[in-house]
Amino acid sequence: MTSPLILRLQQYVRFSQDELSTLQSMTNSNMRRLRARHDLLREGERSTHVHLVLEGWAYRHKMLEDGRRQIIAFLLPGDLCNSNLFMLRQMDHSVGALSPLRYASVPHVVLERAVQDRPRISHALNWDMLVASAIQREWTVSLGQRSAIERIAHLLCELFVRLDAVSQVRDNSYEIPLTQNDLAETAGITPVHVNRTLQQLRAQGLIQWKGRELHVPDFESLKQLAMFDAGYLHLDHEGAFLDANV
Amino acid sequence: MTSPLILRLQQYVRFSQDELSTLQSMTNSNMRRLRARHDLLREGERSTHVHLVLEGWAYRHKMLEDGRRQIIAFLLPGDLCNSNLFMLRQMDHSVGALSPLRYASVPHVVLERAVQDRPRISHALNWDMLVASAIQREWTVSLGQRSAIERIAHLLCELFVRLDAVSQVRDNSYEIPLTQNDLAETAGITPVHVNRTLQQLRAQGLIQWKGRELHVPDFESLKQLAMFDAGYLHLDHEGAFLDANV
DNA sequence: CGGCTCCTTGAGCCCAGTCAAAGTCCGTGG
DNA sequence: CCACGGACTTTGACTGGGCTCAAGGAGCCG
Repeated sequence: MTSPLILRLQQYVRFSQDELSTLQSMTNSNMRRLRARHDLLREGERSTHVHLVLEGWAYRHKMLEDGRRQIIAFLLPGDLCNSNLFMLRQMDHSVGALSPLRYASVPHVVLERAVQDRPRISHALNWDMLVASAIQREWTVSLGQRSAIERIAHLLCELFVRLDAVSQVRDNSYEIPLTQNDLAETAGITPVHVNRTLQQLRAQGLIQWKGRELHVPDFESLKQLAMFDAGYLHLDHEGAFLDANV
Repeated sequence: MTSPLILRLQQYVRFSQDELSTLQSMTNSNMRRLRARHDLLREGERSTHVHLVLEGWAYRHKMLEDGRRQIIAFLLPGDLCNSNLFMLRQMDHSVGALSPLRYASVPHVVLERAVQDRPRISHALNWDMLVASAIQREWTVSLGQRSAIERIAHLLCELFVRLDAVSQVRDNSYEIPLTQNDLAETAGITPVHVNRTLQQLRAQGLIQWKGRELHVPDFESLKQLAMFDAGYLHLDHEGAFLDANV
């Protein structure tokens, strides 16, 4: 099975055989597991490894002094938790597992060596970081301008598209390990209101949510409600100049 | 006068004479001006140059289909508007001038050449991008968890510290080119409520705002109200391993 | 002095928060 | 196999922070 990282990066470049095997071996080495709801990195620590999510979801989160907590990002299979963050003296937020997690933990010197003299890999990782920034900006827009129902809908759309890019959507459904409390801490609303909002979405026939399975019968309508425009995910294939095989 | 970019990057590294002059000449070449409230880059365009703010403020912003608008980031003197963003096929947001703007517009090939074989510059620019990401994350926290008064206070604290890093704070005061409407589009609240919130801050003696001048008589108290912790700005000096002069 | 743009104020309303209790699901151990 | 406990979801009643609409004031520039 292809690594989800490769699946994702291939949205942007086409790798050579050498590049593919470099990435694969990085993925395969230093594999680790973490139980759900445990932290991988804590605010204040210095990160020495680059963590790559292989299976399950992770998330960035930050707590205020008085206990309020905000989820800052979701890290899906193929996402890098902290590419380059090791440059900073200490983490300004924590990273945890939302579900049982399988991930690769690559010392950053190993990553640097892999990137060395492989400009296409370097390019792809930069692209990846830019997309992560774009997602963060879109969350800013959501939290600033969208209503509760629009925020939730927008988030579910984003997850749909991102998971689809790593082949984790089947029949308009994906597995979602989030509780309503997680959604609340993501959307900046209370758990009670998340509950009522989800009921609205269900009543409008836009989602079905059973157990950990989310089904989106009519993605177009959900997109429309959320004013979701996937442009910020930059999933369009780029030019052939980054194609190793031409 | 030292370029604000150099002032900022020196929070992280100490440059050699060669590196300093490389950065200076980049700053000095391709200088441009833009009138306040005009756009430098528009959503949908492809950016070919890296823009560096020299004087005045710029800002990132994005509009939803129905006209709601969110300010995503402020770009202060020394900030790069789009380092690396040229990698993406098209801008997913716009960049405009808040005040009359003086900026350097460097073709990205020129920047790449400057970075080539100068790992310290490359490092510093990476650090810069990481800090920009950290700021974006903190805005996510603000919009998600902080109340109106906390958001405004937090923003004013952030601007204080960032401007101080480029010597633009004198006697606890800085020039702020924002209207209350700008603040509203930043904090995700209505202009009317921004007005009432500023009155609260004034009544509590935390700020004085006359014309374009903001005075903060008691920064500590403002920080406390906002639960502001400057850690995410990563302004602490890093190790000597990045010092060209040892 | 007229006409911008921006700031300020007031009154009423509504989206989302709060508090509290009950219901559901599910894993675990006796 | 069932009873228990804990985590999560759902519901109801009430509250409140921030929004809306609307009008008036202040500053600034030609």
